[in-house]
Amino acid sequence: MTDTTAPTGVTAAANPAVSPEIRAEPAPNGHAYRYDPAAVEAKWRERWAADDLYRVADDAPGPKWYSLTMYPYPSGTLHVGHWYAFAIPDTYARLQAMRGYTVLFPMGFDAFGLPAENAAIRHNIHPATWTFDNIRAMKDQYRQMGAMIDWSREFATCAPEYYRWNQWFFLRMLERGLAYRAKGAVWWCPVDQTVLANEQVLEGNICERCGSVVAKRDLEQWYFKITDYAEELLHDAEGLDWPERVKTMQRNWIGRSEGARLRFALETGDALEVFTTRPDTVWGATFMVLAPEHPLVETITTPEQRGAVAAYVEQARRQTDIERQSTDEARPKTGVFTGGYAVNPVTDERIPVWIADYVLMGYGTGAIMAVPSGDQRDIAFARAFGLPIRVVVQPEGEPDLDPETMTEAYTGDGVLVNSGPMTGKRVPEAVPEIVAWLAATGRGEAEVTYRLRDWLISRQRYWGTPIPVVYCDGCGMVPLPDDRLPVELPLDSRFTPTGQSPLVNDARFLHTECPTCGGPARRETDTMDTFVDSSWYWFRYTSPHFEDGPFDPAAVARWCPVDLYCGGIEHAILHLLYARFFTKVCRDLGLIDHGEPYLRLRNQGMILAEEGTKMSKSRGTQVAPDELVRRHGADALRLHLMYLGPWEQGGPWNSRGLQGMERFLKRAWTVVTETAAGSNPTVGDASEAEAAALRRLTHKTIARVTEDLDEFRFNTMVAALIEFVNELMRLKDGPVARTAAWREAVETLVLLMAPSTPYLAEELWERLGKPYSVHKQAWPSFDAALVVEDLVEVVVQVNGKVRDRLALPADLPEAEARARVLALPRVAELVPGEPRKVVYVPGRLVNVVG
RNA sequence: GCCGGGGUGGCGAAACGGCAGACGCGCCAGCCUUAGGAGCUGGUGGCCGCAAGGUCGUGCGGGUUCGAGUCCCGCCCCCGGCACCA
Repeated sequence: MTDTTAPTGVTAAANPAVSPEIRAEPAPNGHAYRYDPAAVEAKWRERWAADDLYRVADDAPGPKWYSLTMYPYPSGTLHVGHWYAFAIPDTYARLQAMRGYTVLFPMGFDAFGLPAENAAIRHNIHPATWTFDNIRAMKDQYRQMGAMIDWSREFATCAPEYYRWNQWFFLRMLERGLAYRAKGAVWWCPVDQTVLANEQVLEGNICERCGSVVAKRDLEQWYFKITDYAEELLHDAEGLDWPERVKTMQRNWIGRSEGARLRFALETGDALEVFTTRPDTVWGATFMVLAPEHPLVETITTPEQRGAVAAYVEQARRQTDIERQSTDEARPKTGVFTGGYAVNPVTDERIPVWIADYVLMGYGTGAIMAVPSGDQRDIAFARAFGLPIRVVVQPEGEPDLDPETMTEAYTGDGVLVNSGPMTGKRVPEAVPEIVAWLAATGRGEAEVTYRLRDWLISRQRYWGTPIPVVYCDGCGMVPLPDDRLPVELPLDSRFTPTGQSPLVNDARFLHTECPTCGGPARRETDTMDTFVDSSWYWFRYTSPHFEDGPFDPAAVARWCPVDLYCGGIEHAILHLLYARFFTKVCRDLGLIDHGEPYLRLRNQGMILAEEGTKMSKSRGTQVAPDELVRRHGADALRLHLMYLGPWEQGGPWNSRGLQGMERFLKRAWTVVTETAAGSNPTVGDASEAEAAALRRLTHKTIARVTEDLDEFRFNTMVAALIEFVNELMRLKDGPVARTAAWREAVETLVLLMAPSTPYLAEELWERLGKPYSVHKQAWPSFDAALVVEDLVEVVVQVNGKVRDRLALPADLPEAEARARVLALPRVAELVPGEPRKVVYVPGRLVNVVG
């Protein structure tokens, strides 16, 4: 691991009540000293590092709070989007720390992946060099942010000390039958000699890299059997405090579907199994459709149809999934008759078997019974190819469906017709009866199917975790024993622009011995999907240097599950589902005792470029934080990002607003430093009423800031702070500035600012003569009695329109309020007689209806 | 097509069914200054009015209510996600 954390000690900053470098610059307007963010931030950055202020011990007292933010890919430099994702959760983590939690707020790097390899090819630099250089640069940038990261827990996933545990997990999965090898159709580029991801295949099946035409190939790939956990993943999501839309996306992705598996006999003698959610419509099944890749296509196709079928299969293979699954109405149904027939198990009719690309091999059994009258896709297909249509469900209270003329399938409830013994029954009762009957006669059984597929984890790439198996001529595929881990990536592999993984040509990597027989063996050259890395990384932060397993179970028991997970919505499905899957596997391995990794999830929106488009490195629309920090300070930038709008919403960057935040910080500086200097001139004595009003404002502000932070409303939290400071500005030269209430107000202000502007708050806290560090202080609590006003300005409406205002005690009884309002000249003028009605909302308004 | 989230000043945005536009940006005026891309004070939705005040105003059309940006019904538009899943 590359930890370059702590700069050397700062001796001069022992207790600089007023540090000389800041004092040297008196403001020209006569105010004490000008706020100089660069000096303040440099001073405290060094001090915090020297004191290791953010180091979290496993045995620290107090309840734990694990605040996790999705770790970044080390792409080279940070942009303001990284700040948005990290500095704002940092504010919340700081709040929790001040509330007395022991907060774990770690940071690492998602360091495997394709960009490093591409950089290697383009710039002739090794992926490891490129990655670690980037990490070093990005860590410096993260330090500027002032985040309370415990850097002692940092790691990069591309380090063997980390990825060896990916391999360890892989072996455990293999032992439990959760990892397996299978053939799968994947895009293959014949020129680059590699598999391509779906996103790398351009329109027209063109390889993104070399421009050649690519096709699907059946290749042996490694999979993790996430489908074993489909039901549990679906079920356990309900109890999580996650955004509803993320849960919905996961639910849809898992796609649970209840129905039945039915067996149809083929004339070849094989049985053809189908899955259907409507077993009640089986009397209406007039043909069958297989996916072009279905294994029975080969045997069922008659010699006369062989040519047409082969051509169709080849054409289907060339299409991208997007094209093939498009629901575009304009796209006509295509398909070919195989020449073969099946027998409908309830009608004993001979029905034709077709192949068509609207049936997908990856779902259900890859074959369907087609019921044109009850399924829109089937009726479109039947109409296109002149296949028979039979109505088996009649809607109730509507004219009968006519199989000759209908063009829309009827999918609703109704009464079964033309359905043998089931005729006359209603759909809801018929379904379970039919399933029971089919099961009793051996023709099918109830089944639940999921849309979720197993997770394809192999990649033909270099910069990833090597899959720890070897192939031996005698023993076949042999997993490596644990004590041979890690299988390290050779760092001297040669990169050539062929796109082929250097591992394939690395003789020293490739040739090894079989752990079972000692004979010659060949290593697996596939590496793992980088989502494997991120499927358990939060466990590693709890014990980053643990050597006897992926993590120390005791440390995980102390810190996990994660209390708050923050990150982009783009990971709503894959990463979050894989992480949940790994957690359940860890539980089943006995490593942990919980089954869900992240109790609470919050997603930030995306920061767009100023023009409202996505920030792009290539178009130069990325906004770099460095220059902004130099000019305005990290605190102002943090605040500005919070102030942009609701955090979940994101939005376009706006460089001008940053000045407003800087102005606010300067005013806060003025208010506090002038208090510290005791320079507030007084004009007469403060009345008790003034002091009480100030106390009320202080406590109201505590309430607002606390509540807003808890609700992740950072924008309105900042607004509350600004309003507070603006009011203090108005009061600071008056008599109330010499009262205890003032002192309370100013100290509270600094505490309330500590989570969002950690540098400035630390400096001001010191200038108030308070003990280091502000970040170790308790979060202020408010006096509920002070938050409610006793005298309230009540709105006086006449017929719903505001006509006057009146100061009334908040708890004034209705009769009195009514009398006071009706006595108002303005009201008497508008409602001369007795009002029809008076609505009184204590403490808010009185509405006189005339 | 289906499922979410939105539509409020010049801009970013606030608003337990109860003063629409808090707060910030920008803009205008004034003060301070040799100067300001510094600071301070005040103003800033449209229309009418010297003013007091009036009047209109939260995508469009209805409805509920003493009262609707907020609730209900029907549309329009924008942004995400899913997309022949049997």
